[in-house]
Amino acid sequence: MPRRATIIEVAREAGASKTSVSRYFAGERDKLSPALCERIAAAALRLDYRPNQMARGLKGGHSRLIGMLVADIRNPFSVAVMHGVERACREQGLALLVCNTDNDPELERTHLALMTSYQVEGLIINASGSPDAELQALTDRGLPLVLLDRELGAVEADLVGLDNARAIDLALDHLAEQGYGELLYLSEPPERASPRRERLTRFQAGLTARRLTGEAYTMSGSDEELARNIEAFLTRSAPKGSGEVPRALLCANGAVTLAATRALLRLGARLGKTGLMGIDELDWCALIDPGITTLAQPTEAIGQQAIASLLAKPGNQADAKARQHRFEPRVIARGSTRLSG
Amino acid sequence: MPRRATIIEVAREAGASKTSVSRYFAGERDKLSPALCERIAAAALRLDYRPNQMARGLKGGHSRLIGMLVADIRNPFSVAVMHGVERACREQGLALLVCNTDNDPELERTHLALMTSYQVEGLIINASGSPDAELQALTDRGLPLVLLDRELGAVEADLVGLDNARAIDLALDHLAEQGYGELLYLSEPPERASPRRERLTRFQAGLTARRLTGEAYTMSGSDEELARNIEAFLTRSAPKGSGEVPRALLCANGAVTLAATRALLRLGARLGKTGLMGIDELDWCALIDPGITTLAQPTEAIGQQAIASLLAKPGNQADAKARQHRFEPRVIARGSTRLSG
DNA sequence: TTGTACGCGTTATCAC
DNA sequence: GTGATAACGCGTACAA
Repeated sequence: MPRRATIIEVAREAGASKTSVSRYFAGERDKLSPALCERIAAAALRLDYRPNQMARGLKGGHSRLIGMLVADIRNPFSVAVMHGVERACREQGLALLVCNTDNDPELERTHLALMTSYQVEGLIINASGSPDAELQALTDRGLPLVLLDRELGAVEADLVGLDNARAIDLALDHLAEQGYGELLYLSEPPERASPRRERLTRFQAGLTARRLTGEAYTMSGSDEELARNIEAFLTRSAPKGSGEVPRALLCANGAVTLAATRALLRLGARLGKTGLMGIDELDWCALIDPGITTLAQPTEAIGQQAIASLLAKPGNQADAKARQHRFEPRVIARGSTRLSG
Repeated sequence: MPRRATIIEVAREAGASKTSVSRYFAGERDKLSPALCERIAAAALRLDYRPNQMARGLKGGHSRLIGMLVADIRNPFSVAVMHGVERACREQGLALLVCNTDNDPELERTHLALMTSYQVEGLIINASGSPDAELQALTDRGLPLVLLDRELGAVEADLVGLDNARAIDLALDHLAEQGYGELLYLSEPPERASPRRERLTRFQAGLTARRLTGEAYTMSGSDEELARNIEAFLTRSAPKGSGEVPRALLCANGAVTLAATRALLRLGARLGKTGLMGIDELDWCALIDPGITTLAQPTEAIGQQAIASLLAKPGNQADAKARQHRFEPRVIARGSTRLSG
């Protein structure tokens, strides 16, 4: 059973020293004579040598590993961002250690410990719980950290994500333009995830600014309960004697859009007559009959920015101020917000 | 900037030797006196010590790392399997290094090299190209290997995936039962992915066995072209003077189902009257009007089996025969294969 | 430009 | 039971 060749064997095969081989693979070939380079290259090829990253990491702390902690790997948004992160890593010669917490704070702690035990050089966190203390300890130790999508109060770290206020503004403007005057905002429980809070807050502020009426409903129970609440919203009589005003639903993210669509279809609502708009673009949004209007996040850009932020960190200098990188979404207008249909 | 404590510091703090501390964390506590255990535990806690996996991996080759190479991370099926893999890893105290090849054989080679440089203890491969030589070299070196979903001719390794023949049989039986007699099988180019070939072959064999008529179309071009072909299939006159027979589409995987649904809706077809069935269950299949009938793969089980197979490999003994673990799908019948609708 | 010697944090081996 | 010591494969002063 042939073992993998080590740097020593390559050195012997090439008639050179460890040091030279090491330099060769560390990208310092310009400091070697062309002849030596050639010999080393040939030897390495013959022996199929690859530097052992474990040993490399042990020495200088250069593991070339980036850790990414995702709250829900089955969320297409997370995967899309991960795709961007991966591409950026590849361009930098970094490897990506991915852990999924399934929104379990306990698991999150476990995985955090796991990743640090592999001496990751940077950490991208899409938090499920509030591991503030653990994370702060890591940044204090000089580990570059980037928060993805979800903010964490007590941690000084860059944040990369959506411009939630702008997103809600775009949504409200679009809905108002299309003639919807009474809105129902649907969200998952906003307690633990900062974007949910930001979006909800902005929604409520945005209503009054635009003289719209509306309310928010937090999904917690069953599909049935959601459907009941939507039905109540759609069927109750218009307020204050004003004439009948078109009503629309605004969904805080992809999961909510799915649930809301299911509910609307079950209620027999006609999309468009009943407005429907969601944050996060999904495969199937164009398929549901007149098409569902969405706000698409630039997931690839978000992913790449996460790595860029990580790399921009002055390594050990923790003096750099935490920055925010907020990306603007794009409105994809479809039939579900077209009254004339 | 506080560094992470090392085993030496813990040993000193606990008044013990490196060896004992190492044993403590290697799970050999039963070979230590309770008193020593206690002292080590206390010292480790005080210093917030965590074993350095890099150093561990260097010594014994025990990186506790599993590599997973995915052809397309944005395919929900892959993510679902990955979820199962991850869970299994966690239960075994393993970490998962995930790489996405975006179906690029070049990238696949790169990532393969990357993973081995991290001394992964096992590899799960959902192949994009045919890195047979590289993989065989790895198994020869004693690295446990599992092929996921896609077979690779020249490599002796376990395969975990769908029972494709059974899946097609189930689909054909279901369609025939529901009264569809003329079928169009839609697939992506079958050249490089073994499941596509297996499914296609079985489809053609299954037709004659059931006295159904049908044909296969390989998607390669645009949506428009697909729509044209589907339209041609749906509108041409019945063969051999037999009366009009209900027609149905069978989609080889989730991506195809999406494209086919788009095409059908554009053509204004009524689902059910025109049958539609797809392999792979997706979020939105229940949403499209009468519901789209699917074959759901047991993704979680597949993922867990992949790790189980990896761990079952006798490590260095390459004598173990390559086994196949074929899972049976489940029919989720919906309106798209109900003629009466 | 090239080679020598040491250390990174851990585990395995062998004494006690 | 416990402890000293030698690897593991590599990077890097430092010397030549």
